[in-house]
Amino acid sequence: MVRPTMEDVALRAGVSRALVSLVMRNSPKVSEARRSAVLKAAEELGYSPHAMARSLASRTSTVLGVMVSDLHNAFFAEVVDGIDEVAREQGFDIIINTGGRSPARERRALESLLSFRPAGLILLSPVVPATAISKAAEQLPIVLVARSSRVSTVDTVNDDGEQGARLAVDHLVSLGHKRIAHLDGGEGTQAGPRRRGYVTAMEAHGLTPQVVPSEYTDAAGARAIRGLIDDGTLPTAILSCNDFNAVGAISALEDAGLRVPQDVSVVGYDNTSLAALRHVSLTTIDQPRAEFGRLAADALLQRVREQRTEPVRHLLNPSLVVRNTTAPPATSRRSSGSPFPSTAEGDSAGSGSRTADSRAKSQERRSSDQ
Amino acid sequence: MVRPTMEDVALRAGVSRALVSLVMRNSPKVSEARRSAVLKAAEELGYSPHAMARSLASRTSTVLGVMVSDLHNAFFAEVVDGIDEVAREQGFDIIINTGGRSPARERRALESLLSFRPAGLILLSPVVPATAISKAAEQLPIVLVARSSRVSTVDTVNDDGEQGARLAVDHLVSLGHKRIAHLDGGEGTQAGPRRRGYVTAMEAHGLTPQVVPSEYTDAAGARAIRGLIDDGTLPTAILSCNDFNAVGAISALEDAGLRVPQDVSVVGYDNTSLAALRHVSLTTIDQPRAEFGRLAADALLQRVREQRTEPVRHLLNPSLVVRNTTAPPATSRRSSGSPFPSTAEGDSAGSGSRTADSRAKSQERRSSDQ
DNA sequence: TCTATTGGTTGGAGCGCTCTAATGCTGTAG
DNA sequence: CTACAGCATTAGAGCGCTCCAACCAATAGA
Repeated sequence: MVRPTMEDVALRAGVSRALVSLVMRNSPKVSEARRSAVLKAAEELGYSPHAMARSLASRTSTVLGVMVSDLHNAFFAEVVDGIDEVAREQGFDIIINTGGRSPARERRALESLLSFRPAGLILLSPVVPATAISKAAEQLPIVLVARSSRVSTVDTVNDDGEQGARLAVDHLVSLGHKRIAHLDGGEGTQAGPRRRGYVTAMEAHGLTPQVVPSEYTDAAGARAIRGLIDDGTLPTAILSCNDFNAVGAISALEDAGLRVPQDVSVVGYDNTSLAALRHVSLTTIDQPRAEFGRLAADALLQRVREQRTEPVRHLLNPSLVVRNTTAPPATSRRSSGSPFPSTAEGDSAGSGSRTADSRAKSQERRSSDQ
Repeated sequence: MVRPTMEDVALRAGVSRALVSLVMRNSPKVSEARRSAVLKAAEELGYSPHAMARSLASRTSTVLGVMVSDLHNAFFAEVVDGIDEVAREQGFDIIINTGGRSPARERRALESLLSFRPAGLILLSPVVPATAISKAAEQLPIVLVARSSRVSTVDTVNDDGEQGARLAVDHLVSLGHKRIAHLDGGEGTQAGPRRRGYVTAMEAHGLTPQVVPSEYTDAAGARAIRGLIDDGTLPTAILSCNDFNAVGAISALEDAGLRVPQDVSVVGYDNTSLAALRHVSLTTIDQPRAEFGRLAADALLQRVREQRTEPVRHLLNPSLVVRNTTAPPATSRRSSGSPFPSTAEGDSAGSGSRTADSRAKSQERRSSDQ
C-alpha cells in the first residue's frame, strides 16, 4: 500500500533525485545512459510520479476540471468526450464532478474541483448563480458550455438557440402549420434564446406565438400538454424546449387519443440518443456536442498556455433533424388527416421506419374508432 | 489568479500558521476567540485549503476516485448518486473519470485517478483486465461495482444476475411461453451470470435454452433479431441482456412487421430510465442502483477507516418490473393473437398506457394488412 | 513557594516533487 | 598549461500544508 518515491528510484539508479525528475519530464538534457538507467529503475519499482506533489512544486497543473451539472443526461457525456479528446492530445488529464442539478450540491462540487487547483475549469450547463462563477473566475480560467455569461474572464460555448428554434418553426410552417406552441424551458439555461427565437420566427411568419410554461423534463412536457387540452387551446404543432419534454408531450398526446404526427406534430431540441431511437424517432434540433467539448477545451488551453485574456464566445449552428414526429397538419375535415407522415431523415445512423409505421397504424385505428 | 495561503490568513489573524491549520480542521483545542479571528480572516481573504498540499502533508486523502466505464449510460449516474451521498456524509469528496468503454482509455483514466492518490477507488463496470485491477489494489482499496473479482483485496457489489434472469424466465413461462431465447451479452460484464441464470431456469422448467450471441447495444439487439428471423428460429419471447439491446430487438421485430408483445414478448435488463418511458414501457429487471453506490462507498470507507481486510461481496436482489412488452404468446392460429397486452405495472411513476395503446393499434393494422 | 498538570499555541521538519543556481567534467582555444 | 566554454548533473530551497514536540501561561496540588 505504499508507492515508491523519486528518492527510491534515484537510489536504485545511482543518480540524484533531480536527475530522475528530469527524466520523468523527459528533458532533452539527460544522457542516454542515465535516462535508460532511471527508466529501468522506475519500471522495476513500479514508480509513477505523484501528480499532486508535482503540481504543488511546479505551481502548475496538467488537470482540467469538468463540472457536469447532470450525469443522467447523455448530452453531457458527448461533450465530455470532446473535452477528453482535446485534453488528452495536449497532455492534460480531466477530473469530473457532478452537481446533480442542485445549486447547493453543485457549489460543493465546484469547491471540490477548485481544491485540486486545476489549470482550468469547464462547467457544463451550471446552475449556480453567476456570481459564484465570476468569483471562481478570479482564481482560474473558466469556460462555460451551454450557458452564457457577460463576464470577460470566462469563455462560453453555446449553440445558437435562437437559430435552432427558428429552424424548427420554419420547418413546421413549411409543412403548413399556423398554430404552433412552444413548451418553454422556464429558468433552464438556454431556454431564453430558444423562446426568443421561437417568438421572432413566429412573428416573421405573421403568426401569433403561444408560449406555454414548462420545464426540461418528461413529466413537465406531459403536464403542459394536459393543460392545453383542458384549456381547449391545443395547437397543431408543438416545439418543446428539449427532447425529454417532447417525449413527455407525445405521451400525453397519445394518452389523450391524439396521434403524432397526424393530429399534432412535435419537435424536440438537443437530438439526444433518446430522439434517435427508432421507438421515439423524434424530429429535433441537433447540437454539435462533441464539438462543444473540443472548443471548450481549446479555449481553456489557450488561456492556460497562451495567456489569452480576451473572452471567446463560440456560437455554434444547430441543425434540424427531421424524423417522424412532424407532418402537415390535419385539414379541418377530421376524418382525412394528412395521410403521409414526413419521412425525411436527417441523421445517417439510427432511426428507422418503425415509428412512421406505428403512426400509420395508430391513424387507422383512430379512424375506425370514431 | 493567485489564491491566498495559510500563511496569509495567519498573518492577518495575528496567529501562527499551525493555529490556522487547527482551525481549518476544526480541532477542539482552539479557543473561541482565536477560532473566530481566524475564520474571519479566512473569510475576508477568500481562503480555502489547498487539498493537494493537505493530502501531501497528511499522507492521507479525503477523496474517493470513481471510474465510470461509460458516461453515456445513465445506469452509472444513479450509482454515482449513491456513492456521492455516502461520501458526502462522511466528509469525503469524489472525483470521477471515464474510460468510455475502451480498455486503453480506461487504463489511462485509472492512472490519472491513481496519480491523485485518493483514499480508495470505486470502479463501475470496468473493462480493463483483472490483472490491472489487482495491481492497483496493491496500492489502495478498490471496490468493484457490476463486475466480480476473486481477489481478496477488492470488494464487489453486484446484483444477482442469475436470479434476475430467473425472474424474467419465470415471468415469461407463467405467461405461457415455451420458446424463449436469450440475447447474450457476450464478453460484457455480468453477461455470464445472466446467461447461466437463463439456462438454469429454462432447464428447471423443462425447456430448451436458446442462447443467441449479441452485445449490450441497441444495434446488436436488432441484428440478433434479424438473424433469428432469417434463420426461421424466432421464438415467442426474448430475454435481452440489457435494456438497450431489448429496445433494438423491439425495433427490429416491428420493422419485420411483428407486434410486441402480441407476436413476441421482450424483456430487458437494468430498468434504465429508457425502459420507464411510456413510449418504450419495457418489462425489465430492476437493479437497486443507488444502493449499489451506497454499499460500494460504505465498503470502501470501511477499508479506509477501519482497516478492514476481509473482502466484502454484496449480491443484491434484482426485481421484476412488468410493463407492456410482455404478454401471453399468440396461439398457433395466427389471426387471433392474444388480444390483451399485459397491463400489470411494476413501478409507481412513469409508464402509462400509451404503449399498450399503440400496440393494440398496431395489432389491428396488421390484421387488416394481411 | 515549588512542582505538576492542563489547555492553548507555536516552531520546525517533512510530505514528493520542481526549479534555480551551482558544481564537476570534458574538450578546445589561447 | 591555464582559461573558458558547454554540457550533464546535483544540492538545496520551497510549494502549502500537517504533525510532533516543545513551549507557555494559568491553575491545581503539595
